[in-house]
Amino acid sequence: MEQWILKVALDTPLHTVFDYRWRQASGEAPPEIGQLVMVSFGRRDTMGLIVELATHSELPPDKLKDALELRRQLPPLSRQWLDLCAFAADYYQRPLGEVALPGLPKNLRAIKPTALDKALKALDKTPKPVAVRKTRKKAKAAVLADNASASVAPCAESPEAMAAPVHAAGLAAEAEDSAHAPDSTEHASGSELYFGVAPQLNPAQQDAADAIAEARGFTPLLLYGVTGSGKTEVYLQAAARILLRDLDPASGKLPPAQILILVPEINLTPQLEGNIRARFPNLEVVSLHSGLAEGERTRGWLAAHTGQARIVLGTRLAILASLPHLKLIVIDEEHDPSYKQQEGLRYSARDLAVWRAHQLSIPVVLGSATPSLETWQHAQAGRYRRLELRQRAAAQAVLPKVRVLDMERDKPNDGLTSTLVAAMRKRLERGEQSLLFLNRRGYAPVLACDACGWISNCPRCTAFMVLHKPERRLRCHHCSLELYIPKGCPTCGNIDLQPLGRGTQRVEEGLAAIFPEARVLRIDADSTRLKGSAQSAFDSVHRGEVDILIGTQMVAKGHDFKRLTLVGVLNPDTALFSHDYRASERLFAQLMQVAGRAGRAGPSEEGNPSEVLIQTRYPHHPLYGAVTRHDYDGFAGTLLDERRQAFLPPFMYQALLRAEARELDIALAFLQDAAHCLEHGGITINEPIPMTMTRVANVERAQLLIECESRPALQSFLKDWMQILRQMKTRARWSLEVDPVDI
DNA sequence: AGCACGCCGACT
DNA sequence: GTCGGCGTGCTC
Repeated sequence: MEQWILKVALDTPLHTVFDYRWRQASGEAPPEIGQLVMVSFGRRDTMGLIVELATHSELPPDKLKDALELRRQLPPLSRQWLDLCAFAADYYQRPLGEVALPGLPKNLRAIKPTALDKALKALDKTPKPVAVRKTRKKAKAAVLADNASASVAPCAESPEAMAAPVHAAGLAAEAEDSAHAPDSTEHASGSELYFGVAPQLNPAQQDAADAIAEARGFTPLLLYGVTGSGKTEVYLQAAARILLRDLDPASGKLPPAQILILVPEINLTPQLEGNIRARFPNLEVVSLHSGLAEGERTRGWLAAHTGQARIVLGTRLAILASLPHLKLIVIDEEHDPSYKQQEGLRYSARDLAVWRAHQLSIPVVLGSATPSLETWQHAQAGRYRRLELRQRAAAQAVLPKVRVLDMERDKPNDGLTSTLVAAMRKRLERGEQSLLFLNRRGYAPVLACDACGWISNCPRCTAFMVLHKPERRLRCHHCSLELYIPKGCPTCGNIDLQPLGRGTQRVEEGLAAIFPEARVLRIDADSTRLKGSAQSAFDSVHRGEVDILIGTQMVAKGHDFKRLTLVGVLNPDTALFSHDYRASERLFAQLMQVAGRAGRAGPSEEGNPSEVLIQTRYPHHPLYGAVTRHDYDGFAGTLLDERRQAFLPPFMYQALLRAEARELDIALAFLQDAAHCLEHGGITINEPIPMTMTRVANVERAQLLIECESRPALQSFLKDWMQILRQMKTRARWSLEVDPVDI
C-alpha cells in the first residue's frame, strides 16, 4: 500500500492549499494532478482539485485527514488549464481554489457522481456526425466520430498514469495519434463535409481571414471593422481553415482542434449559435454561458473538456473552460464592459484570453468597431496586428447618416424633438422601423414634491428611487427596495407629486400619444424579466410586428434588424461630464454601436439612406462630432493623448482597494491603515475616499486607488500588501480589484 | 465563506 | 426556562 499526500485546492477564501492523505490500494491507479477529489473540510464534505502530489506533509499527522474519494471517471484537468487558473489567481490576488472550482459545472462537484456519470455516458453516445452524401463521405464521418470519442479514453482510464507528467503525455500521444491517420489513395479535400456554404468574402475580409488562418505562434490580432462590415464571417471562415488545417484528405480524419468564440451577452448567442451550427453541420458546437440549465452546462463543459466540441461559443465565463486542443480564440466586441466580471473574482475575460493565447502560442482575434483604448494602444504600438474592414459587407449597405439635434433650438415635447418625430413619422409611412435608445429604465428617475422639496431618496442608499409606473412602485435600482408610490408627499401631504426626468416607460407612454396607430415595443430589463421574453420580443421585431422600438442598451447590441432605418438617441449627455474618465470612451462605443443598428440591409426600397439622430444640449461637443463623422480613429487618438497626459490607463496600471462597513469611518480607517502599512517606492497610493454612491443597502463604502507605471512592479507590491492586509484586524469588509473599470 | 461555539436579551 | 442575536475562531 502506497501513501500519497494530495495538495488540494478548495473553494474557500483561504489563501492556501490543503493537505490530505490518500492510501493507494494495491492494483489501484495512483492519484493524478488535475483530478477532482471529495474531501471532508471542517464539518462538511466538499469537492477539491488536486494541484500537487507529495510523499509527505509538513503538517503534524494528527491534523491530516484522509481524502474521501477520487473522481476517476472525469479525465483530469490539464496542467495548462491549472496554469491558467494559477495565473488568474495570482494576478487578481485570489486563492487558486476560488478561481478553479466555481467555474466547474455543479454536477462535477456534487457529492454523488450520478449526474456526472450520466452526462459522461450521454456524451459517449452523442449522435455522431452524419455524412451528407453516401460512400466515401460516410466513411469519413465515421472516422471523425471515432477520433472525437477517442479523446476521452486516454485520460479517463489512465491505467498506467503516474501523476502529472503522464497526463500531458497522454494529450501529446493523442495529438500524435491523429497525425498518423491512415494513408489512402484518395485526394479530395473533404472539407466540404464540415463547412457549409459560405458567402464570398470581400477583399478586405479575405485578407483578414488569411491573416488569422495563417498566423503561427502567439499572434494577437485586432479586427477593426465598422458595424455590419462582416466580422463574424471573417471569424467563421478563419475558424474553418484552422479546424480543417491538416485534414487528411484521404481519410477525412479531422485533427484535434478547438476554437473558442466569446461574445458579450447571452442574448446574442442563439442567433450566432444558429449561424455557426448551419455553417459547420458536422462538427460539434456547444455554448457555455450562465443561462444554461445544469444538465446542458455539464454536457457542454464535458464536450469541451474531452475535445469533442470543436467550436465553443460562450460569454466571459467560457474563458476558463478546459479546452485541450484550443487553436484560436475570438473575442467579439472586445471593448464590451461585460467581459469584465464585476463581482467575486473580478477578471477580464479579454485579458485572460490574450494570456491564454500566449500560453498556447496561438492567435487571438479581438474584434470591434470601437476597440478599447487598451487594445487600440497595443495596435498602435505594433504589439497587436491590426486588420481593417472599412466597408459594410452587404453590397449596397452604407453607413447611416448621423445628425446631431440641438435640444435648445428644437425644444422636445415628451422628450422628443419635432425633427425626430417627423423622421419617425416618415418611417411609419414607409413601413420601416425606428429605434429609440435611452439608457434609463423606469418611468422617471425621481419623484419630487414641488411644495416642500421632498424627493424620492432611497432610505437605504445614496440614490433616488425610480418611479415605475406600470408596476405602480418606487424602486431602488441599487438595493432593489420597492415601495408603493405615495398618494401624497410623505413630508407635507401635497397630492401633486411630480415625476422628474424621463425613462423608457415614459417615452413609451408619450409615443402612444403621438403615434396612436403605431405598434410600439419597449425592451429593457423590466420588460424582459421573464425567461425567454427577451428572445420573443426581438423575434417580433424581426418579424416586422413592431414599428417603433424603445429600449436601453439591451437593444444596442448585435441585433440585425432588417427593416430598421432610423435610430434616435435620447439624452446621452450625462456621460459627457461624468467623473469616470472612461465614460466618454463607453458613450462613443455605445453610440457607434446603436447607430450601427440602422441600415444594415442597405438603403430602403426608395433609396432613402438610414439616419441616426442624436438629441443633445451640447451639439458641438467633439464626441458627437466624431460620431457624426464615424471617426473612431480620430476620437481614440484624442482620448489616448488625454490619457497619456493625465497618467491614466492604458499608460498606467491601477488597482482599487474597496472597503465597506456599517459606518463610513470604519471603512475609511481601514483604508488609511492599509495605505501606510507598507513601503511603496514607485507606487502611488492615493487618499482613501468615500465612493460616489457612498451607501448601498445600508452599507457605507470607500475606496483607495493604487497606481503604477509598471505592471510587474504593481503586481509584486500587491502580493506583499495583500499578505499584510489579510492579517490586519478590522471590522470593515474589504476587497481588491486589479485593473478596475469603473472608478 | 461556511459553520461552529459562546454568552446576553425577549418570548411560550 | 428556551430561541436567537451576531462576535470570534477554525478549517489540511
